[in-house]
Amino acid sequence: MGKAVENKLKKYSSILSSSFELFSTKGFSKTSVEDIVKKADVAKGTFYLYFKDKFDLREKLIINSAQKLFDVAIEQSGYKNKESFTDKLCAITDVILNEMARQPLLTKFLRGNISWAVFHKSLEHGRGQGKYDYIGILKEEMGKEEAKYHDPEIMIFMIIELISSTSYSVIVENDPVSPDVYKPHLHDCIAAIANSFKE
Amino acid sequence: MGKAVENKLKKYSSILSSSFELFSTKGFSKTSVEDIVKKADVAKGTFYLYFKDKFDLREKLIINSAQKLFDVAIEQSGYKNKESFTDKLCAITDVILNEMARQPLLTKFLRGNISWAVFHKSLEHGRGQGKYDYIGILKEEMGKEEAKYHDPEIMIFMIIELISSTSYSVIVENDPVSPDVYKPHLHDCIAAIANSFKE
Amino acid sequence: MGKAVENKLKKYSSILSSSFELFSTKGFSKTSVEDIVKKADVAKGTFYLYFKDKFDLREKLIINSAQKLFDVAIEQSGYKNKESFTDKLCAITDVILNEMARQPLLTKFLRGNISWAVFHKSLEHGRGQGKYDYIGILKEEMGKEEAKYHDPEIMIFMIIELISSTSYSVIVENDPVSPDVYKPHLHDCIAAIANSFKE
Amino acid sequence: MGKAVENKLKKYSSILSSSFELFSTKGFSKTSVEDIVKKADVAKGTFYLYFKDKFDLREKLIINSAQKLFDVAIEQSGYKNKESFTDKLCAITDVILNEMARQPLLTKFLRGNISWAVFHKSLEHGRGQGKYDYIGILKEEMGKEEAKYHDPEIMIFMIIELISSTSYSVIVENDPVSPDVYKPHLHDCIAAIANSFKE
DNA sequence: TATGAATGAGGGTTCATTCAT
DNA sequence: CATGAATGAACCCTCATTCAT
Repeated sequence: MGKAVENKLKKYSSILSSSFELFSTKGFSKTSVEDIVKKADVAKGTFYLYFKDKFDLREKLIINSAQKLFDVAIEQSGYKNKESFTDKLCAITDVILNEMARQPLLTKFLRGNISWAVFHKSLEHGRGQGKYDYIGILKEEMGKEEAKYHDPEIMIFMIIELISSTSYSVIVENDPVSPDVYKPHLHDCIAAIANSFKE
Repeated sequence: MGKAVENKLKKYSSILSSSFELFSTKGFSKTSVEDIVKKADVAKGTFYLYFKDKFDLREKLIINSAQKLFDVAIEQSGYKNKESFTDKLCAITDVILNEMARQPLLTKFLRGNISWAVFHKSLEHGRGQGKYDYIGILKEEMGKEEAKYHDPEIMIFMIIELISSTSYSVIVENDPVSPDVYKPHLHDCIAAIANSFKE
Repeated sequence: MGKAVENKLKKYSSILSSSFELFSTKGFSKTSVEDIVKKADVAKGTFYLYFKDKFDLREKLIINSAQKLFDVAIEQSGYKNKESFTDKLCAITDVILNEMARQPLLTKFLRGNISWAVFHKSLEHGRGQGKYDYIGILKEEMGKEEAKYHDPEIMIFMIIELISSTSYSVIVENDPVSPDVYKPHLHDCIAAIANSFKE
Repeated sequence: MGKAVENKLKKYSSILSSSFELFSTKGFSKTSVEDIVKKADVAKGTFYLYFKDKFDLREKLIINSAQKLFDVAIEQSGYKNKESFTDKLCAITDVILNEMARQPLLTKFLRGNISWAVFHKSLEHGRGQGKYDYIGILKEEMGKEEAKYHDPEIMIFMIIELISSTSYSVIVENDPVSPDVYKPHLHDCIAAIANSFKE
């Protein structure tokens, strides 16, 4: 890789990581481009070389973050070795919750900036840099079960919403309980929800 | 009531309803005080006669909205006539979901501006104008059941979060399904969750 | 005096004393009419019943304060019993300096709001409530001396300016020395200035 | 010098000179940033590129003005060729008074915005751009005299206050006399004050 | 006479974005 | 590619003043 290209990438990443931190801590609208470029140590004009505007940056950041989170979940959960679909789901959830607890900023950022719509989009295959077809994988695993599930789409929607909305409060605010106390409850509920979708 | 007092109340309400609509449609930070007073047809200074600043207004709006929503739910659900706690819960949920579907702006507003922390606060008894002790009522009803529930606090937290986060997507974006399609799923899930908390 | 008239006077005085304190501590332009009426415990409209505007109030306050200060100086200095004009001048100066030291707020107020022009005006006889013809008295005392003074007007101007400008720094800021250390120097200088005007 | 740097300096100076004129004529608090940038023909944002706020601008202006005034006095008075300290003092005073008479706005600005504290600070050596150690020079000249002075600090304080406070009235308001008539009186008084500090 | 709710122009300040270098 | 000075619209908020009661 040429030195110029390398340098270019460095600036791009610098803006990405700086803005991520700032959006997470101060919130999107309270973070100014000034703040971002100062932290990233690039000139103001450089910002607009890589991003159309602040909103463009945010969207790229969301997709980036969500995909990285799911990549880790897919790779580290060892879901393939689990018997039932419910167990697989719980294994994946576990990694996600752990990752979020490990990166409270990520949690804050996702909750504060995401809607199901964008989230959903970022999980779709073929969009940008996602390594896996996350939803496809889940559906495939469901199919392997003896018992069939109806409306898998809705089920995934509900589970993801439950995870993401409660995680925020639990991880960032420790309210109403701590993540460790919360985790088994989440497990149980996910299993309960999954079961309620069995035919 | 004196004419002055009456007029005063009218202005206050006008700001409240105008800002509610704007926050719901444009979002909090994209709504300027200028926008609000123009819509409310009052002078800019009048705004600051009734509210310390935009944040103060938002908080008052949240508490107000959440309480009105729950008041309706308590009053119209007829939960007292239901047998089981799960049924009561579903009855209440039904009204809430209906109300939210009837008032998409309310849904948008609550989702975009609320966190569990504020929400929780606004449900507490004794704070401001809330007619009922919502959480107290739920706990009381739980107590009447033969089967006992552990960690009712966490259970309520999870159910409320599930309702509020999924409702937003379903009502406002019709994604992944319409509210009518979604409702029975939500029922089932709430029952499932409640059951998983039975001792 | 009727009760109504009495009450009226009370409100007027209340505004006067409240604004004096506020102007002295916060400065004229940083004091709002709101501040004044709140401190004076009258309604906002009442303010405009007695004063044309904030500037009108200030002028009335200046004249009032300066005259009271000079009244005390005339009455308590015992200047009539002193031999020479210089001694009389010092006696009067003494009282003024003491008064200013006793009322730092007065000092602050006068310095921050006065110019020689207004000051001069407020010392002229016949304007409002001044008991004495201050400048007339000084000229008369000068005339009693054997040695004659030229340009008494200029002399008085210089002495008053010296007193008022240095007093502020010394009393309010204790800079460059304290009032007690400063007083003898002022005495000497006033005597020196007076002598330099002797024919 | 690059074109950019040159332009930058031009904007900065433009703000400085425009605000100086406005502060002098309308007073500090009645001058808005809007007024300043309009007169300086720069955008409002540009103002905040160079100054933290209006107060920052004022302080820079005061220090700048006072120092320029004293620089001229030091350089044009030819004080080194005078015999006695009193003569040197009068020579310097002369230049200052002439300068002030030549620049009534400067006089107005200094009187309306300065206190001994700030003034003193701006005369201290080492602060910013002052060419000379003004107070040091005066003290040094005092030391060359045969007759010694006590409390030189207080003496300088009194003389400067006398000059600045009376000059304002004389130059700006022509009250009680014109500058030309006033000058010899000021000379005499300064000499008299200086003498009264001789041991 | 006394009130205080209502006004709206104007205050200081921020900031996303542009463009000449 | 990279820069950062310059922009000016838009922001939130204050306040002297009015006027219906």
